[in-house]
Amino acid sequence: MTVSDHNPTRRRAARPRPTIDDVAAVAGVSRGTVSRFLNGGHNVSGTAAEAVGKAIRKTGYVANQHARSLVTQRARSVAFVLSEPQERLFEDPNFNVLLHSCTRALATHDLALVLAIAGEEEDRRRVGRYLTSGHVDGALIVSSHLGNPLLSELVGRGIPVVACGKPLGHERDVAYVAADDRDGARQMAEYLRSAGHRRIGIVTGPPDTPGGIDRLAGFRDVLGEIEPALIAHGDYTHSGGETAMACLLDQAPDLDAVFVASDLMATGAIDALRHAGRRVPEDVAVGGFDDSSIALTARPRLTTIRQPFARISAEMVRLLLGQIEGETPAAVILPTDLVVRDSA
Amino acid sequence: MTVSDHNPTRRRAARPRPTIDDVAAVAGVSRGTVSRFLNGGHNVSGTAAEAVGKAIRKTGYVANQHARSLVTQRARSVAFVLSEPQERLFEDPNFNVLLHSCTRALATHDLALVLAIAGEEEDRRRVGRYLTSGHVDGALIVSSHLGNPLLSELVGRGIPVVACGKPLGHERDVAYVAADDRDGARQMAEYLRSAGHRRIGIVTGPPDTPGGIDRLAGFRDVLGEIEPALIAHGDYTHSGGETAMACLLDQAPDLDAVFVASDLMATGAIDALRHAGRRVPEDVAVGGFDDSSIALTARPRLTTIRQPFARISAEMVRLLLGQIEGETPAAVILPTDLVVRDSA
DNA sequence: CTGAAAGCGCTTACAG
DNA sequence: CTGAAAGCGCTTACAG
Repeated sequence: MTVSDHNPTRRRAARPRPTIDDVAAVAGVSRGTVSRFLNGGHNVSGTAAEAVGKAIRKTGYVANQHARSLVTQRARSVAFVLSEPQERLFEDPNFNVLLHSCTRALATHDLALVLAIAGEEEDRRRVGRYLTSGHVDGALIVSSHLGNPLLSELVGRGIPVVACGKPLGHERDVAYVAADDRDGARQMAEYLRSAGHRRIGIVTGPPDTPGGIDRLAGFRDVLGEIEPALIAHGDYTHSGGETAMACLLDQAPDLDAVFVASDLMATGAIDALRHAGRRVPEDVAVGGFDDSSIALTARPRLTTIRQPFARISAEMVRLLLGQIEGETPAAVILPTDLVVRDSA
Repeated sequence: MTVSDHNPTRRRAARPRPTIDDVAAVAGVSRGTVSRFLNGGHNVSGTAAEAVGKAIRKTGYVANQHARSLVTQRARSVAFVLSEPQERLFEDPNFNVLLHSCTRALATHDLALVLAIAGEEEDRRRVGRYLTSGHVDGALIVSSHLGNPLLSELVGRGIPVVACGKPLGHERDVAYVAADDRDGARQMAEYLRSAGHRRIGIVTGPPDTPGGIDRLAGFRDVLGEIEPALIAHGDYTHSGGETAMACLLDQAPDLDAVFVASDLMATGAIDALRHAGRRVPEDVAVGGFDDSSIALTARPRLTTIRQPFARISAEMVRLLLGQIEGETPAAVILPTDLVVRDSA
């Protein structure tokens, strides 16, 4: 550990960072010229540019983003807001991919991502304050449950926002990008039926989320009205899937396939089936949804519906940048793919 | 969708945010007084405070963070830097917990977390530039591999940094907090031995990471010199664990237990064992490391060593804040716990 | 306790 | 192409 001579618990103060004036002095030009050089180099002569470039290297100059933001009124950063119940955040691998691919997509535009977690009431207020204080130019938000007050606040404040998944209750005033949940569910239902299954159950997502609603709707599109014994509701967690499957097994012991509305729940469902002595897929075929990382590590590997997360992220970022530039909100729906592996 | 009268793809410009001067005008005081009110309310009379509070509510004022940072030289935000190979980022549930608990720990201090991913060379340069431009007051970094140039750059620039896990090659100049890897491995080795196992193999982490080195060392502390056939190296991924286990089975078909240096690899090892027709734990006991979320969803549920992630995060944040205030770097080592479940 | 003023480090019309 | 100047929205000594 480096130890200062004067005070063993203090490190020597970092030498002050060079400013644009230092660079200007070294280069022998005005700070206006340095600034122009930094911002695209328009109206800067070759000689000046060269001198400035050299001076920047020599001084180790890096622009102070706060000073820049103060005048440009642009933060060059964007928030990624996770507004979901605690359990889901820690468990669901979907958030991982989404977060990572959003970070990458933003880096492409040289934008930083600040992560905000607003699971509970109190967080929401703090995050709301943060988002409205000019820290960021806009927000990407994942909040699947109906009636999130944070969303209303952001919209009210005029903060550019784009949601991941249909923002129930705000479909018309906030931009969003979503996979085609309904059609994805149709693909799975058709696949299961065409594989010869006749008693097909479903574990849905929560009925106040788009995935909970639309995936059930798509399932019905193909299979018609479902008898209640073949429907159980889950909460997108592993143990939720386990419980729902146990319930289904209880109500309809003769089912030969089940469509589970998320991969994580599907792994829970498989555990419940195994616990009940049913083999997957021999006795009961299991279809998931998401194609998250868990689909590959689960045993048997999951047959599932792929959500194009990388593309979703890219579209979210595109939409957000558009709104920051003044465009009105829009919705983008992306197609899904059936991925056949071992569980069905 | 809201549509402007004049240009269908543009939304009306948001009305400008109120500034501190607007508040001062409404409250009938100077902006100095408003500022003092905002910063703790020292030297502000009761009457003034009341008028200002009312004015803030009336105008909906929120301080502009950039202006504030420009003068205070404090960003009030911290970077969380993930500098790991791509595969690990998407798969390993440890990062999840760590990221979430760091976000929470920072929120406690009203600090924002900006997520930076620097997997490859190019990212590192971008992230390096970002971190040194005053955007953040410091960085929490997870980068387990030896010789990460980003770490050297940050240290060189005098940016406060604290690493998660021992920063190989920088143990003496960067602060870090780590679980006691070596002792954790000892706990597991002792447990396996006391359970009666006699041929105990190990799947290590990469030999250029602290977990790769210290967990093997702890294993040896208990079991003495290990014959080479009982050692295989993994890369902390699921498939890495699978491959390493297959290799172990090949070299030492008679082993009756294995310590796998991460839970994710342990799930891969279990798959390899199952594939080879061995039952877990009856034929081969499997011990993991981390107690990540996957330990509970894996079948059988993993017997593992718990890393105290919440505490690790809290300590990281504490150390970082200390450094921002001028303290010299320090190292914190936290104890681990054996968690016995079904796999061993 | 309060206000007037300087200054944080930039960008961007405006003259030239 | 270039420099001098104003201004972004705050905080913080400094007088009073």
